[in-house]
Amino acid sequence: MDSTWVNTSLGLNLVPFCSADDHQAPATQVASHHDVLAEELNRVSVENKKLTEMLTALCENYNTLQSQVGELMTTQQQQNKTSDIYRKRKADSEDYNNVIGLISTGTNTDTSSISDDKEYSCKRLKENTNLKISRVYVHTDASDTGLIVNDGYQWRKYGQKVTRDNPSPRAYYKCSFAPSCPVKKKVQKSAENPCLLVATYEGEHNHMHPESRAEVTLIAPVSPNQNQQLITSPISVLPSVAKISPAPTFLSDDNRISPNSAMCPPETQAPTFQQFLVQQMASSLTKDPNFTSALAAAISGRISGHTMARNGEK
DNA sequence: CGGATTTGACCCGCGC
DNA sequence: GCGCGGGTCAAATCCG
Repeated sequence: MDSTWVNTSLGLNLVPFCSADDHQAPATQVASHHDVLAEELNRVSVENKKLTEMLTALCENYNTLQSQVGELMTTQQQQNKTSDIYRKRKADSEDYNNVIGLISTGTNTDTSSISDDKEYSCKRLKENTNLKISRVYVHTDASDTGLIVNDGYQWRKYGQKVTRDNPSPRAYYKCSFAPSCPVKKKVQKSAENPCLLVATYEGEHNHMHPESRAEVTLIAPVSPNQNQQLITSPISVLPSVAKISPAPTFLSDDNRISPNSAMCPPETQAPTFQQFLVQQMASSLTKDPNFTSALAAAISGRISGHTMARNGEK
């Protein structure tokens, strides 16, 4: 590979302004040098146009997702208005909203995907603010009644309850290393999407992962004083998962596919899946207000850097 | 036979 | 104080 070419992940080939010939160009070739500069300027303009188009596409994807989030939120609010069940536990709902604010991402306020966890006990958070809560969404077959999320750890089921706002029962698991390991797990199908299994983890494992094969990045609060924190929880995507759900997809709380979902079995790496993954990543990038400015700064810095270098040569 | 799962009973906190 | 609902316990049952 030619070291003078910079092949970016965006498919851009940024050709340095200074070619090897430039360094040896005599001062008498000012006219041809001017042509080269014009050519470089032209190419930079094309690159700039290309970048602008890419950014536009990214923003469009972002806006599409944002509108979908808005629709889901509107639906959720209507459901809450027509149901007075939640009013019975006003305090719980307020606490719940606080927790959702902690768990969900700063820009995504979608709570529809986790509304089935409204009864989530926030008292525990008050009692133990160091308790780490993380949540994993796993695609499963809607007809599959099993509440099994194979994350590589060994769990012992100690209870199952039917909750009031979800026809699907909730299963309670303790880590098989208990009582030395305090981690608990709750698994329940999403009320809105029966194809989605919601696994809520409480606490941290204090032992080695039995099968440390892969890691899934989760978004979870560490304490109520922190908005959110990226933590990595070892999630082993085992063949048994593929048996349970043909196309398991680990999602973070805002339903975005986790960065490490590339660890999923090969059958999930279909072109449509990859396309969706790219769209999600693009959406995540555009959510960062510093992204576009950083990108522009990087480009302008590169241009100015080369310009200064060239000026320095003269 | 031992470990895992099931399931009804019980506990506890909260709202009325 | 009572009822509701989530969470947990523990005896019964299942299964390899």
